[in-house]
Amino acid sequence: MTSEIDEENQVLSPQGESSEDQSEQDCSECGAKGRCLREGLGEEQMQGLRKITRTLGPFKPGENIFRVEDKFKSLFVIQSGAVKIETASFEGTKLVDGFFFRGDLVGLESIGAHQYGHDAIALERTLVCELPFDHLESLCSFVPRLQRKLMIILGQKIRYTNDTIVHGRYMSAEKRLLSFLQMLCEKKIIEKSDNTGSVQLPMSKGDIASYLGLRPESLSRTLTKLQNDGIIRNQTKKIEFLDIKAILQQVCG
Amino acid sequence: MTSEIDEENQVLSPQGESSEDQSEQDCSECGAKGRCLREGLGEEQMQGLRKITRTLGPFKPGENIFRVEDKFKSLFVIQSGAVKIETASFEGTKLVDGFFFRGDLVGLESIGAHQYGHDAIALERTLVCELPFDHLESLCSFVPRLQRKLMIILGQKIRYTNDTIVHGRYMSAEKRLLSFLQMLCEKKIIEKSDNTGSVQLPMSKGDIASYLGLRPESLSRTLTKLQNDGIIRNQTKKIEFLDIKAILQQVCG
DNA sequence: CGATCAATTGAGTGTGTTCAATGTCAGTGG
DNA sequence: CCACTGACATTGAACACACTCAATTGATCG
Repeated sequence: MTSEIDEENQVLSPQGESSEDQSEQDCSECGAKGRCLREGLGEEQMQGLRKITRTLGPFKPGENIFRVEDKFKSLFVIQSGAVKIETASFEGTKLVDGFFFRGDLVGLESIGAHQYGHDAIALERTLVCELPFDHLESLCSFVPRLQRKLMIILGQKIRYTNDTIVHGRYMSAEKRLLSFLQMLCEKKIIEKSDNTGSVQLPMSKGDIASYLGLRPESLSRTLTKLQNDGIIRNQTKKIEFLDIKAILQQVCG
Repeated sequence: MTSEIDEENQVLSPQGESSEDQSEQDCSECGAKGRCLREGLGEEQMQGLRKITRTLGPFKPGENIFRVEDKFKSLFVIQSGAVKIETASFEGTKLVDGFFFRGDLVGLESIGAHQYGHDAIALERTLVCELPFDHLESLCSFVPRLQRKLMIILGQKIRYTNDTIVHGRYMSAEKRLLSFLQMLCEKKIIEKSDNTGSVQLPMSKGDIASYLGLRPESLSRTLTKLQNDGIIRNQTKKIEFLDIKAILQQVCG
């Protein structure tokens, strides 16, 4: 409830830049439309939500939206761009714990903690919508559908982690990579007509490897294998899908 | 499975058995006291919570509290005993996705889904307290502290998984086991005076292995290694801790 | 007591790791 | 414009840790 996010150490809206609507949120142009928390709320209910939110950014690649040990205050909806969260592992190296794209909520991982447990770092030019958690929580009490929506999102996050990471421990490097590509297809695919398409990768291969629980070298080898099999074409900042079906069908292979 | 959870498909209180208080819940004797959702609620607020809950069980070892694809209706607080949840992996084998002890909430994983995604199976004689989720949700709207508590618990679950399972992928079998033993210490330790103690294991070694992402053989070898190092004494249904400090300190080793 | 399942032990294999070298690319400055 | 730099990506060779398969021992229960 304290200050605007200002003056402290993080989450500063890069001054001159911060986008169009500063005072009250106009959701009509938001890139997260159709995937945001507010979906399904009536017009009157949205009023409340709009009042507590505001747009931050744009963040440049590498900039932090928040840092480990910053005081936990807000969730962030990604309006455009992409974000990763990472932590120091027990060995000291950085581990990537998640990627977030347009419409995703960043910060759920820290609900109930006093501080954020991750660094949240923009991977490309990124706009986010800040939702102060205290306000959001109060609002939830008055808007049961919002409360419900938030709980559903939390449940989905738990399940998603379980299905990918937890069960991923029993999958080969190739399967892990395939299910990652599958996720990318669903989130970012450009054109999937005729079994083909491509994705611009906002994150480094090293980040992907870390997220999948592999070494960069292992990921690289696996990528070249898929390329030799004619399933993808592997480039530095881009992956072309030559056989989308093969990727989507991998689940039970 | 012809359990006495019978007829419908799940979540029915085994007739003759269900313990003392059927009509309205008396929390004063509950084994989960001090760790339950209701902690921190005032007396008037607890009224509401008591009205919607009831005790189920006792479940015998191997009995289901609910099954995969049962309709999602309720969360369950464990009053006494222990529970595992498991799913079929993509290969068909069963994977253990979690263990739950006195005071833990089972079912969070399915919030927002229509059906449970796991089998929940009692590991020993177990009593649970059923919280119909619809009622709980409504109640949350009127009792902000309850809403908050539930969100906190969801956040904690996300963090716990991240800290153990996700980061565990980068740990050796020995470290995974040690951090599991650490968890057991915190949840179930009998006597930790003078750097010693022991835990009765409610689950099989195979279940532990599955939960840790290892093969039973690998776990067994790791257990014998720790025994040779003088850190534990490994028995079939029991582990003695000969050097608790070594276990608690492993985090950064 | 024998039957059944869980747990342990051994020997050999394999997938991903480690370490080291090479290659690619964007940015900088002469 | 080209050489230099530094981060990222790829490739190769040797290794290690956990896996696989198989046999043995140990517990539990009818």
